[in-house]
Amino acid sequence: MNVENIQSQMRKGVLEYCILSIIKNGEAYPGDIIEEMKSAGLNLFEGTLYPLLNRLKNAEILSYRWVESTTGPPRKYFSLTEKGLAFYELLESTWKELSGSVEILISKTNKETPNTEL
Amino acid sequence: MNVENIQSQMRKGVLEYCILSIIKNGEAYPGDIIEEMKSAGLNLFEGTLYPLLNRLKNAEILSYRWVESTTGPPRKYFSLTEKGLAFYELLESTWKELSGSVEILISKTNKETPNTEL
DNA sequence: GATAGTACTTTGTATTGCAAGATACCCTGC
DNA sequence: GCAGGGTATCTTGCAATACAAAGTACTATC
Repeated sequence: MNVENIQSQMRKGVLEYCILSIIKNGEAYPGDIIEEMKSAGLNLFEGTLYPLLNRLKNAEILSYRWVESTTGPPRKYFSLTEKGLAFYELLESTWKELSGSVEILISKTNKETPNTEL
Repeated sequence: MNVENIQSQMRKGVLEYCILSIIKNGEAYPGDIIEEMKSAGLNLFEGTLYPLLNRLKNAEILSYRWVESTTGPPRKYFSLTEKGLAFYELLESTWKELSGSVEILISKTNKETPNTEL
C-alpha cells in the first residue's frame, strides 16, 4: 500500500494506450518509447515493455522490421497494423469513458455533502 | 486481448481512488458503493470490493461500524480515517498527474505527424 | 580477440481483479 | 421454533501482468 505501488497500478491500465499512441505517430523502437514515456512523466521499464510489445505483436496489433544501427546491434522498429489502428481507437474510447466516469464520480462526491469536511 | 480485459485493466488502477472518494463523501456500505460506481459507469464486483475494503481497513485507511438494517443482516458502514484522508489526497494527485501525462502524450503524438492518418 | 556499449530476451515474484461458492443474519409463514 | 427466501459478508482459486534481475547477442574500438 505504498506510493510506488499506487502509481504502478494506475499506470498499468494506460500503458498499452500510451505505447500504441507513440507507435501510431511513427515507427519506434523500444528505446524511443521509453524515452518518450519518461519525458511525459511515465516511467517504464524494459522488463515491462519488451514482453508487452511481444504480446501486441502476437496479437497482430503491431509488426516490426529490423533496422541497423551505427551505435550497436540492430533495432526492432514497431508500427501499427490495420488491426492495431482499430485496437488503438478502442483503447482511446475506453480511456475517454473511464476518465469521464472518474470525473463524474469525483465531482459528485465532492459536492453533495460539504459538511464532510471536519 | 479482448475488450472486457482492457476495460478491467484500466479500471483497476482507479478503483481505490473512486471507492475512497465515495466513502469520503460519507459513510457507505458495500451495496452503496457498488450502486454509486455503476451509476457512474464503472462496474464493480463483490469479489473485488470486499477484499479491497479489508485491505484498506488493515492498512488503517478505513474504519467501519456495524449498522443494523431493517431489510436484512447488519451492514458494515465504512468511513475514512485520518490516515485515509491523507491517502486519498495522495491518490487524487497521482490520478491528476497520470491523466495529465496521458493527455500530454496523446496530444503530442497526435499533432507531430498529421500524415499518419491514412 | 578482448572489452565496452547497446539492444533484446527470459525467468521468477508479487499483486490483485474476478468468478463462484460458502457462510451468516433477518424476517415471514407455518 | 424451524424452514425458506432475501440480503450481506467472506473465502478460495485462477489468470493476467508489472517489475526486478540476470542472461544473451550484436557492433565497434582498441
